[in-house]
Amino acid sequence: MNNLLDKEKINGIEKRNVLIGGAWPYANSSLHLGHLAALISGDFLKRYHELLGDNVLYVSGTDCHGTPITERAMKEGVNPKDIAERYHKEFKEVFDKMEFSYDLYTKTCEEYHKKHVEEMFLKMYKNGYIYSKKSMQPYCEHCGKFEADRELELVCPNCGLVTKGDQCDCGYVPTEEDLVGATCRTCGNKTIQKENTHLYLALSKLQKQIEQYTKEKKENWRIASINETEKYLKEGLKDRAVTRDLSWGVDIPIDGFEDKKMYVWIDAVLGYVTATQRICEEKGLNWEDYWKANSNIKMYMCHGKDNITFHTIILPALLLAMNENYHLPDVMVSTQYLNINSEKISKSKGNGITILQMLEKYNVDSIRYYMISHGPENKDVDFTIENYVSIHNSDLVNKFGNFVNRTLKFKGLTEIPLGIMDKEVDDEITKKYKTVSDYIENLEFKKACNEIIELIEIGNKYYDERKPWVQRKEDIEEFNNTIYTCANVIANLSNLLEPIMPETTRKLRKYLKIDKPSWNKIEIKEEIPLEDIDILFEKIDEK
RNA sequence: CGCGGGGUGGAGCAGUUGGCAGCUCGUUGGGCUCAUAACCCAAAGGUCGUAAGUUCGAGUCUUACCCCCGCAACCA
Repeated sequence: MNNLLDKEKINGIEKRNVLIGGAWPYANSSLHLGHLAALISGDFLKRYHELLGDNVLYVSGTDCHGTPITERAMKEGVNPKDIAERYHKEFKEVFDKMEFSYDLYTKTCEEYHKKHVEEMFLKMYKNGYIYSKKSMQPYCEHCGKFEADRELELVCPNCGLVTKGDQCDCGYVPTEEDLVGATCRTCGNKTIQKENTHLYLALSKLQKQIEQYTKEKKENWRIASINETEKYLKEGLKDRAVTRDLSWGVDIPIDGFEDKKMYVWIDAVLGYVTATQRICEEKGLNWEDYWKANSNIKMYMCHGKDNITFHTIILPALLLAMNENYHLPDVMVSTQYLNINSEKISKSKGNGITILQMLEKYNVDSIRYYMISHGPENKDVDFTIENYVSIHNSDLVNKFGNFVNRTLKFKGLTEIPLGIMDKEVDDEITKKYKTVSDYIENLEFKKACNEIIELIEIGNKYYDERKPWVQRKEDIEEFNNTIYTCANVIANLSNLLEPIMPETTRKLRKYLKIDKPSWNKIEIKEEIPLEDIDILFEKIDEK
């Protein structure tokens, strides 16, 4: 079905099976710009690999389970599932509007997911990587249940203020001893210590294998993931409880644990596998082509830095624990934080800007461009509207939009003439495909964007030097060459920018009668009538 | 002494293995009129957090110190 690209791949590089996992947003609050900063990388990579002609799958979903959602449901007097569904619906809407090209965006409370996760869990148990252990745990006799740290309240030994048991606002993290005798936040009664049995994941047993894995793959990771992971490995991995005393979550398929549910992070990261299985069933593909070692796989994981160890340690550990020759994730695309006006986005401060709010005011592609070209790639970034507006006006309106407009809406021009492509400009275009590719595969998205902007600058400079407004009167042939060259720059921009700005490049393809984008240099082959050319980006004028 | 990241012209950032300090925005002057007053050219503007050291030579290496920010696994 697809022609040129396939042929080249046969002669050259082999087509890869690329799996892209976008982090699963938690169904407890609306998505804000910080989420977008981390998740946009996934869609960018998906579109890029698609253009290359790789076999790409891009999966994600809503993370529905866990204590915070359960707590909130209780407070609002509704079912946890209602909360999860409400946010799931909102997330889907946001991703649609942002033009995220997921092959499957599902949710962890789907039966399909739960069933498959239970099967995987059972395998790990049978392989001896999940075992049961008794320990003492805070228990509320009044509510009749074991309590998670965050369900407890105590006086912080560090600052003396009343705090939740998971972490105090002063930054102190209570120890197990601190939590003995803490009060239950639900009913206000003192808790007692009671023996409880939990299942644990034997991370300590997998230390060597995960060390080996990290060593092999880390050169493809962003620096933060490497540091964070090596830190835990250096300290030595500790076994972690994988069951919780909750009623909302994935069942534990092991006798004696009917009253417990699976720890959310376990079922959430396994979602990458279950989502792949499901979409492959639908598309008639073999999911193992994306997950079992021995095939030609490149697997990306895209997430914010708070998610690092769950992707670099927990997920590989679970895959190894199944002992079924799973392919472990190759590339960790960990993003730093996007701060708003120098402050960390926090619900309590209420300083977050949601993606929907942003979309109400601004253009999708402009937001996407900003996030990819100025996002928190290697360090935290401070987002301000002023900065965003300045980038939008300069890069997208003045440079890009205007270049397109001055070419395609040249006064009196009704069609793009054929001509001879300028040699230097032509060479630049050829180079761009290569350098932009290299930067993308090296996870240097900002530099990739700069390279593309530079091509636009080259276009504008060429235009000015050629003075087509003079050529038109004095030398029509040279005029045609100029317009033809600029139109070819635009044609290739519609390829290069597709992963960043799907909506805008769709417009350009329509103008230039290009039926689909590709990662190959293209050249206009016939005269193209110019009709209904619109401005690409409106200038934002606000103070 | 818990771990990590960072402090570079007014603002936001690049600076690969040490070798004349760059980019974008903004400012000033000029050019052009095809284009969304957009585009092109030029100029001004920096003791590269502080102090010391290694070196023929350090933003880049070493040491000490100061200041920001994040992470700290059973909250996701």
